Amino acid sequence: MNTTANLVEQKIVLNNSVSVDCVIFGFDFMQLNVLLVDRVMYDEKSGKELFNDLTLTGNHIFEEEDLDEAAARILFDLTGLKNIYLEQFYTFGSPTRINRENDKAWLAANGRDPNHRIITIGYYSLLDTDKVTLEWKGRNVRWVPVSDVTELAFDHMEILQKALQALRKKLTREPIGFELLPPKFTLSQMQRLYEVILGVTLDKRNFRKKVSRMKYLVPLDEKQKGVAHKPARLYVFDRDIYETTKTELLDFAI
Amino acid sequence: MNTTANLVEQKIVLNNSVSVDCVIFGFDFMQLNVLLVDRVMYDEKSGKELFNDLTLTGNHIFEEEDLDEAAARILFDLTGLKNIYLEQFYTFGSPTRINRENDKAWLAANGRDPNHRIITIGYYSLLDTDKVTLEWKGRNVRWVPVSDVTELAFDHMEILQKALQALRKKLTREPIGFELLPPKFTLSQMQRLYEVILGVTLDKRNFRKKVSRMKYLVPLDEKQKGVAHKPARLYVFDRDIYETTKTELLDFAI
DNA sequence: ATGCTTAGTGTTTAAATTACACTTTATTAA
DNA sequence: TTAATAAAGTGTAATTTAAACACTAAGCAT
Repeated sequence: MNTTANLVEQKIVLNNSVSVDCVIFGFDFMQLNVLLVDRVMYDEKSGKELFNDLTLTGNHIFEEEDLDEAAARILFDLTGLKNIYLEQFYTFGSPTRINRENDKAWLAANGRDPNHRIITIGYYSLLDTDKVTLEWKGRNVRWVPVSDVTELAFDHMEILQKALQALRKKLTREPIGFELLPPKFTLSQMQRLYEVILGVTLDKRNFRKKVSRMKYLVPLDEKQKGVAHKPARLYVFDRDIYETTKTELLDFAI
Repeated sequence: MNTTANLVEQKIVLNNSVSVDCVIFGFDFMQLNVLLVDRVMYDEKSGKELFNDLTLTGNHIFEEEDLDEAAARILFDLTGLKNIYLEQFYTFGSPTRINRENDKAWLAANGRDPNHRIITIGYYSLLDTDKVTLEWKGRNVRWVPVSDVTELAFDHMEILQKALQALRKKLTREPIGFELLPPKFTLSQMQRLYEVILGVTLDKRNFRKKVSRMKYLVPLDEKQKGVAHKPARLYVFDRDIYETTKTELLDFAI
């Protein structure tokens, strides 16, 4: 009737530690950045700095809270912003997620069992870098260009990479790039955004030809100001037009 | 320094019930099917059947188990199959996920607190319907055409729909359809698969022209047997060729 | 007035997509 | 054996999209 799958004795875990982590992406017309938090640990006696790592930001979930709400709250706590684009992209739950000494020490120092597995639901959020007032809550928070991030605490490097992968995939299929731009932007800024995130170079004329077919990209009778060169025309992303003409999605895949 | 996000007192939950649910898709050359389990509940005294619903299949996670491993175990327990295509697609965690009477009664009868939120990590798996020996473990398990499923226990209908959505998206970008076909298949079977899952009709000649560009789709010197008409040529999906020529992905979006 | 810097524009060629209908081949039934 | 059946398999023309490529225009700084 039954050949058993797992002959090894295994304990079923009925309750797990669960958290929501946010990968907060911002674009500043030059680079794609990610918002990182300093995790500093000091020696109890000497007060000397033991290590200083960077982490993504995450938190546990409130009792009455949906996962999306938890992610939005974490984002708000860190940036003071609401109604920001958020997308759940992956859930991480390897039992060996936390295996580095710094991470274990930090958890222990914060009253948590470093050997207890934490399951983390990953969200990424997109916003214009300028929107964030840093030093919110006195936390040491900063924008780091994604291409400069080489090491993060816990398995956050893996989470960041997976987020980036999900973002790239989505960006080639849906018009979410506008979430990273201010309400009014130029086509060159938009092109730069695609180039930076997808890691490609695009031909200016072909790019403009392509986006000129997107009806939801509306040109304004308004130009860029304060630039030391020919000012560019400004555009807005019209969500209503997009919602009603969704069929004609455009593909930015190269 | 800080305007508080949540003025309402909320309790942070440090430990959540977590499970992994599998949406098991199978294709039988005609329809896309999903493997469902009967959830029958009897009255304790009279023994009369109180309700008989269908559910997806899920389970808790072992202590030393990665999420993917838990999904694979659940799939194995239900089907007796290993090394099956599995894809994590979404995590569900609304605090009001369980709100129907049947669901609460069933949880209570199984020694679980019906008011305790369960966070569920959703996976979908793809396999050839014929691979499954039903009645494995004596469970009442059956294939149901996806288009016939209108109601499921818990929020499993929502989970199924999200899985289907994820499958469609992936199918238009990556050659995962082969996971639903036997090793040798005909082009008509393959076309039917795309038509059924994506809900479109495709032109036979154009379809063949398109797939003839996929080098990883290898024609055999072998024909279909036991059909009452001209037998079709058989093809195989060559994973090695695919892995080495990944760049030229083809798009089945209409 | 000149130089600097980015904005903005068109054409040609190649490739992909779409629409569309008849012949072939094995099996089955007469 | 012959005819009916049922799906397999094949090509072309018209349209659309993609790719490659270089100069002029506009505003600011000096």
